[in-house]
Amino acid sequence: MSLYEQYPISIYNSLEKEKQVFKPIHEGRVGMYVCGPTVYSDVHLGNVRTFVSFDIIFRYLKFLGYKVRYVRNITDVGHLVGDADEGEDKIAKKARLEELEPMEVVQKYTNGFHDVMQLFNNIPPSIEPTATGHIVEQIEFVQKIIDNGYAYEKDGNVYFDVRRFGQDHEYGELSGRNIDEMLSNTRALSGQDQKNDPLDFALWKKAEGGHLMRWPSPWGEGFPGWHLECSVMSTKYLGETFDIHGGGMDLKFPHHEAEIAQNKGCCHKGGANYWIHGNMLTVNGRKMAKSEGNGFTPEQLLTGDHKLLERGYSAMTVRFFMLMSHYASTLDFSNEALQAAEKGYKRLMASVNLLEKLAKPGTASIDKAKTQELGDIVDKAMKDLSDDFNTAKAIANLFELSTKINTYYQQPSELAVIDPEVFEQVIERFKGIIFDVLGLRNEAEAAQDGKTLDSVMQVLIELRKQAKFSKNYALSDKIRDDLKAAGIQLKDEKGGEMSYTIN
RNA sequence: GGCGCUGUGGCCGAGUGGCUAGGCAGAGGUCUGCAAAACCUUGUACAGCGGUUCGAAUCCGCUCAGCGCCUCCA
Repeated sequence: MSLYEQYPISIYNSLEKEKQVFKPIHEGRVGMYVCGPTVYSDVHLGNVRTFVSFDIIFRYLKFLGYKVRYVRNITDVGHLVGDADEGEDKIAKKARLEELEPMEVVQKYTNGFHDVMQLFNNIPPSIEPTATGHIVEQIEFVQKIIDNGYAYEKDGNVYFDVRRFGQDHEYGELSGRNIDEMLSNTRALSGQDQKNDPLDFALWKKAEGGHLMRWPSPWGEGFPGWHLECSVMSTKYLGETFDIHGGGMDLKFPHHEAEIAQNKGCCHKGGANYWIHGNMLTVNGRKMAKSEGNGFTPEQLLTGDHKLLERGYSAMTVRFFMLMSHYASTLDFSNEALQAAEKGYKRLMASVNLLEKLAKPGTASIDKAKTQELGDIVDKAMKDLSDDFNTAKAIANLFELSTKINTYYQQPSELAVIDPEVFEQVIERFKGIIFDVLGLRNEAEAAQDGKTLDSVMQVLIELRKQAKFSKNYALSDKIRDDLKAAGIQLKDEKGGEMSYTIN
């Protein structure tokens, strides 16, 4: 029996607005599309949260044994800064400001995005397609929508005909909107607007004189509309119908709604079966956003060089902080919360490091109840993860396990009564969840890599032992205190042994 | 105005109609030469008001407060 059968996943499907048992289209395989970033500026922590959320989903699906194709796009055609029919392309604007070619801007921030993803230990997607790399496909897609009668061309622009579409399909099912209500709420734009209807959105835009990013099309030189690439690339790489589509909550409308309409307008199918929306990272209850000026870059996060940051935090601390809440809840950023997460993360890692120092289990007669209890904890953590990827709940169980491990270390008699086989499985799963699913890295261990440092530490430990033995506490304390000042914590253990951790 | 979400103990943050979330901080204890760490114990929590129910923080209604989307946004 595969793990995914043992721990069936349920997902809160934004489209149906209910939690549903996840059933992939093809047994054992999952296709997932996630809306990626527009690469015209540095990503901030809020952006990172969404990608961490989907990284967990990707990792967990794989952990359960699914073969996953994870597609996450790079939006490298700038959406317009101004309203629907005017304004400069964001990337072009940035290019002008930084005196770069648009594609230099794209490359720069794509690289930056990748660095950040790596910093937070996100696994790269299986395919990372760009909008500019799929102009031909996008043109074909638009043509199909026109052929189906759901779009019209006007002076080099092509618009999606929402009203016409609404006659045959439901429009607004994802975001809970309906066409008539929306219309009554839409402020009529001035006569410059070429759309037949304010609700219509652009599939293809005519490139005006100075527009830098432009491609030839049946409707003249132009560039693709804002929502098109996701429909096109998800269809190309995952098919007309696929399993999961994800993105940030703020993309629900109009982006995802338009995407569904485009998919149906082209292929008569709505794309994904399950829609997953990650919630926002907030600061003092407000969405972290560039326009709010309350975002910061990863470098600032690490160094603490930002007015919101009391000090720096490691990437894994931040990742752990994010995982301590559910992806669909808003998460409020604060220094206090981050510091709490940091301690929690270190606590968890400390118990992981303790594993190799543990005595052998099963050296006394086996206590079935205690063995069972241990096994149940890790089993619960798996069920938590299968319950809409509830990392917060799973981590609570990991802490339970952490306490157990610490106890086993201090009281080997507790470990002696545990069935070795079960113990082995529990530990393997415990580590699997921490490193493979949650994608945490053992930062202290990495810092400890140097063998030289370890030998030096052994010398110091030996000195301190001798000082203690001769009751020269002034010296033994000095060794400990000076090391602490240098960022290394010495710990006296039972039986006179000592260990150290690097902070 | 429309659509949707949230309000949990000092802080962060899960949550199911009846059974301990968890982390951080605090208090007491064990251990220790002293620490640190760890372990054990400890907290009148569920915005307010009604209603449904044998029983609700969990379901329904109203009120209050806050947030998101409706323009690009993870």
